[in-house]
Amino acid sequence: MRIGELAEHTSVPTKTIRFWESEGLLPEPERTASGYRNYDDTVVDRIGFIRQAQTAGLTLTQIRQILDVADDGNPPCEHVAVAVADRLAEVDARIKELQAMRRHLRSLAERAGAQDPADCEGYCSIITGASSMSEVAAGRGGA
Amino acid sequence: MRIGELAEHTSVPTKTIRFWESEGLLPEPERTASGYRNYDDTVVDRIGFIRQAQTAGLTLTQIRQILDVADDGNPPCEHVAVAVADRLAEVDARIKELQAMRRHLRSLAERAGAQDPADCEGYCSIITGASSMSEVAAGRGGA
DNA sequence: CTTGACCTTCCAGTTGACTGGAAGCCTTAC
DNA sequence: GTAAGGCTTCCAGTCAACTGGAAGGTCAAG
Repeated sequence: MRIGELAEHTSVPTKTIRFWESEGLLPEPERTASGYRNYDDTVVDRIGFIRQAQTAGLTLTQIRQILDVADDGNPPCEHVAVAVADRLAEVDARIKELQAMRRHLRSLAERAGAQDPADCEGYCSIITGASSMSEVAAGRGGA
Repeated sequence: MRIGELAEHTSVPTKTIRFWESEGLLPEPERTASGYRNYDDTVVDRIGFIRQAQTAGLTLTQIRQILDVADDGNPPCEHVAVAVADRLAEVDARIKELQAMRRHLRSLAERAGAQDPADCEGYCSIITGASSMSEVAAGRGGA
């Protein structure tokens, strides 16, 4: 199978396939006499695995490590479990950050609704919170 | 005030101050005879505003637009309200994505706990879901 | 023999917000 | 006068995962 055909089967662009090869995620395939990459069918599953692992949010570095373990003949389950747990912790932390930011943005949006531009002081009272805080404070507990 | 002093007052590195200037977020300050930047006190507030807007998750591009409006003598509140609403929508979307990923990761983590490495098939059954699905399916509704 | 699709390599650019470093000038204290 | 530290500009690199494009080789059809 040539790279274009593989790309079509897997819906992964040829550019990306070559990139993954250069990053060590895909083994170097055989070449035809003229230098074209010539893939066997097994690489289709490997690419499917990479895509599924990406969907789970693993980085290419993590995926490469898992594949390296598997390529050494060991079951990579332990590595996978660690990567999944790591990623889960990252995602949880990121969600917390975003939720905090969301609360901040909601209070800014609320303040923006109550703000008369004529009262704007400095660069923008919505963000700096420099203006009529009594009105703003009234809404602080509600959101 | 020279740049080092300003950096200390604002806790923003000199590198970053010059970078913001190059990006149009800070006006070009006066220079001393020898070419040193010489800031007046107003830039301290401006930098504070930039940091607060960053905390709200606005990009430097959005912040620059807001500052441009303010520099033209108009209250930027409307721009700010739009930027805040845009960012809020982005954050909401990102949180949803991450929560979906989180659910996926949780199910992978659960599967990893139940997986005997000896049963591992292909690259990793935890991720591909290729192994003993009866056991996995039993836990699917619980998470 | 030519056209066009496909393949090759290699290098540069994308996004966002910096950050590091080199080479050299300025200021102040001793 | 000299040493330390601060300042200047400019260029390159960081992180992640590609993506675009140039320059050229290969293959099958007509």
